[in-house]
Amino acid sequence: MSRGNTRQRIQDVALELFAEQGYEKTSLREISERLGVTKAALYYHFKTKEDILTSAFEDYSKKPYAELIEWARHQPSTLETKLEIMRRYSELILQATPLFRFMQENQATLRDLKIGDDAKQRVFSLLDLIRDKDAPLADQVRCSSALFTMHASLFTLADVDADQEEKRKAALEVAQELVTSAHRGAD
Amino acid sequence: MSRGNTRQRIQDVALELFAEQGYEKTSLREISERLGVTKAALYYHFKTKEDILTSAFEDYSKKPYAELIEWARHQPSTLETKLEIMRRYSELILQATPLFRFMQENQATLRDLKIGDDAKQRVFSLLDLIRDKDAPLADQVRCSSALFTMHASLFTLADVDADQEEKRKAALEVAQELVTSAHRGAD
Amino acid sequence: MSRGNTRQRIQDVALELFAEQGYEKTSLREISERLGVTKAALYYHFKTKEDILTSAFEDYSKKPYAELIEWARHQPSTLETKLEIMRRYSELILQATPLFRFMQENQATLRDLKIGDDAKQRVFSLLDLIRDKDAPLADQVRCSSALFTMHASLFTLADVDADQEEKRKAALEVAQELVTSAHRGAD
Amino acid sequence: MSRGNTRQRIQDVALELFAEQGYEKTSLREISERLGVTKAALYYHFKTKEDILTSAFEDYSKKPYAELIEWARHQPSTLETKLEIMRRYSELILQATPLFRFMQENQATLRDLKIGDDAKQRVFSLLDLIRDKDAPLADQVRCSSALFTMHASLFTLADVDADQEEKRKAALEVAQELVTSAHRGAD
DNA sequence: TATGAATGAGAATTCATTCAT
DNA sequence: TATGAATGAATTCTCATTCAT
Repeated sequence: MSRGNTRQRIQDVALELFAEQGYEKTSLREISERLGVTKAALYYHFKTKEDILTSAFEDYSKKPYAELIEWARHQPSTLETKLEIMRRYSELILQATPLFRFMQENQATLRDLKIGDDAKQRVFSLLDLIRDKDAPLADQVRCSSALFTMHASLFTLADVDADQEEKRKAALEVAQELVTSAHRGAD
Repeated sequence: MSRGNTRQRIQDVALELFAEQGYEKTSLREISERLGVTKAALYYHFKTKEDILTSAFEDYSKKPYAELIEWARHQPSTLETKLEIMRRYSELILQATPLFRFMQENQATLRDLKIGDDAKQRVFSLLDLIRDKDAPLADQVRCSSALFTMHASLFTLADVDADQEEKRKAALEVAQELVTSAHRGAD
Repeated sequence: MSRGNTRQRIQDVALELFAEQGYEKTSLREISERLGVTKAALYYHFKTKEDILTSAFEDYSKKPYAELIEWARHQPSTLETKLEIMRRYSELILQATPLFRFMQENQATLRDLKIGDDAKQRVFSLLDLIRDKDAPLADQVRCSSALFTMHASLFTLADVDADQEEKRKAALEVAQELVTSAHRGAD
Repeated sequence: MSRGNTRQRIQDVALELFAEQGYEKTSLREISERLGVTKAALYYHFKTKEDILTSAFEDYSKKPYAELIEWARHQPSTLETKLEIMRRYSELILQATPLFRFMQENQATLRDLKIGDDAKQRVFSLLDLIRDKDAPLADQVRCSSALFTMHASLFTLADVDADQEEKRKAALEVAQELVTSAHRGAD
C-alpha cells in the first residue's frame, strides 16, 4: 500500500515535527514511529537527516521561487513590480507553510545546515529587488520588515480567528504598504 | 582571580553561544571550554543547562520589563502612550541584545523551555497594550509586525553599515509608524 | 551469531552482577563489556537500566508466582496447604536464584525501584496465606522468619559444603517447622 | 551552638539515610543539607564518605560486641550459654537499630566496604558459638535463621502494631527456640 | 570549625548512522 | 522496499573529593 509516496510522507511528517519541536529536538526515531516504519527505512529514502530537510526544501519551494525570480528579472523596477513580487511571494509562502514555519522558528539551527545559506540568499535576492541600497536606514528596515511580516504572520496570528487566506491578505496589505512607503522615500 | 563574577560570565558566554549556534547545538562542554573551567563548574553555579538560560533571562530582562509594564499600566491608552511604550521597549531590547537575539532565532526550541511561556506572555501583554482586539485584521498585523520589526532588526540589519543605536532608531521609527497607522485605523 | 537470545543474555549477566555488586555499583559499561557489546546495544533491547531488572523480574518469576497464588486460592486454609505453599515456594526460589539473591541483598535499593512494591506485595500475600493476623506476636515472627529463612539460606549457607537441592530441602524443613509451630499456636 | 556533637549528628543522619535509601543513593550533599552545613564541613570531621559509616559502625557496636564475645568466651558451651548469647545479642541490636537496619538492607553494598568483612566475621563468630559444625544441615539452617530472625524482625514487623521492646522479645523467643532445637538435634 | 569554588571521573542516556538479510 | 541489531560519539548530569581562605 501507500506505494511510491513514502518519500513524500517522510518529508511531510519530518517538516511538521521540525517546525513544531525544532530540528534537533526531533529524532529520526520519532519521525519513523509516527510513520509506522523503522528508522532504517528512512535511510532507504534519504542519505541523512539533513537530506530529508534539504530535499523537502527543494521539492516544496525551489521551482516556485525560481519562477518568481525569473519573472521579476524581466520586469521594470517600478513600484507596481515590487508590489506584485510581494503578492506572488505571499502565495508562495502559503503553498509551503510548514517549510516557512520551520525556517522562521529555527533560524539558529538553519545557520549550520546546507539550506541555511540558500534560504539567506533568497531573502537577500528578494530584498535586492524591492529595496534601494542607498536609501536611508529606515527604508531598509521597511523593506526587510515587509518580508518578515509575511514570514511571521501565519504563525503570529495563530490566536486570531480568521482563515489562512484572510491572514495572508492582511499580511500582504501591510507588507505592500511598507514597500510603498520605502519606495516613496527613495524619490 | 575573577572572583564572584563567574556566574555572570557563564550566563554571558552561554547566551552568546546559544544565540549563535542554537540552544541544543551548544553543549556545556563548549561553554565551559570557552570559559576555561570544567563542565562540573557550571553545575556548581546552575542546576541545569536550562537554568543557565532561565536565570539569564531573568537577570537581564525581568526587572526592566516589569518596570515598563508597571509604567504603562498608569498611562492613558493614547497614541502617545503607545509610541512611548515602543520607545522604551526598543531600549530594553538594546540592553539585552544577546537575549533577544537568542529568542528571535530559537523560537521552536523556546517552546519547550520554561521561559518559552514567559516570553510569549510578554509579547502578548505588550500587544494588548498597543492593539485593539476588535480592529480589522490588517491592524492586528501592523501591531505584531511593529514588535517583530524591533526584535528582528538588530540582526536583520547585520549587513548594513551603521551602529546599533542608529539601527535601533530606524527600527523604532518604522515600528511607531505601524502602531500609528493601526491606531488611526481604529478611529 | 548468538541470535535472538541477546536479550536474555543481558538479563542474566545483569542479574548476576546486580546480585554480586549491588544494583547501583553495577554500571551498564560493565554489563556490556562482559557481554562483548556496546552500551548502546543494551538500549536497543531495554529502555532503561531499571527496565533490564524489571523485565528479568517478570520473565523469571511472574508466571510461577501467579500460579502458586492461583493454586493456593483454591485450597482450604489448613496446615497441609500451608506446608505445600512453602514447598512450592522453595522451588520457585530455586528456579530464580539470582533474582532472589538480588532482592535479598539489595533491599534498600529495591525500595525505590518499580519492582520494589511488587516484591513487597508478594511477600505480604504469601504471609497472609500462612499467618493468622490475630495470632500472638511470636507467631507472626515465626511466619515471616519462615519466609526469610528460605530467601536467605541459599546465600547464608555459602560456606557450607552441600549442593543447592540439599540446602533447599534443609531450609524448607526449618521453614515448615516454623509454620507448623505458628499454626499450632493459633489453636 | 551544638558544639562538639557535630560528629555524631553527622553519623546519625548519615546512618538514617543510608538505611532508608541505600548507601550509594545517599549523597553527601543530601546529608549535609539535612544537617544545615556544607559538604565541605563533613570533610572536616571525616576523611571519606566510607569513613562516616566505618566510624559509626565502630562507635555504635564495637564495644558492646567485643564485650559480648569476651563474656561468651568464658562460659561453658551449654544450651543456657547459647540462649543467653542470643538474649544479649538481641539487646545489642536494639541499641544500634539504625546500624543493623542498614546492614540488613545493604548487603550487596556492604560487601565492598571495609566494614563488610568485619560484619561478616561477627556473624560467623556468633554462629560458631551457637552451632555445631558437624550437625546436620537443617541444624545449621536453624542457627543462621535464628540470627537472621533477630536482624530482620525489627523491620519485618513494621506493619505490626507493637512497640520495639515487644518485638525484640518475640524475635528473641523464636530465635531461642531455633537454637534450642538445633542444640537438641546435636545430641 | 567551617565555607565557596572548583575538579576529575564516571554515570545513564540519546542519537544519527550502518549493514547484513 | 524495507527491518533487526548494533555502534561510536556525544550529551547532560552527579558525585566524592580538594583546597585556599
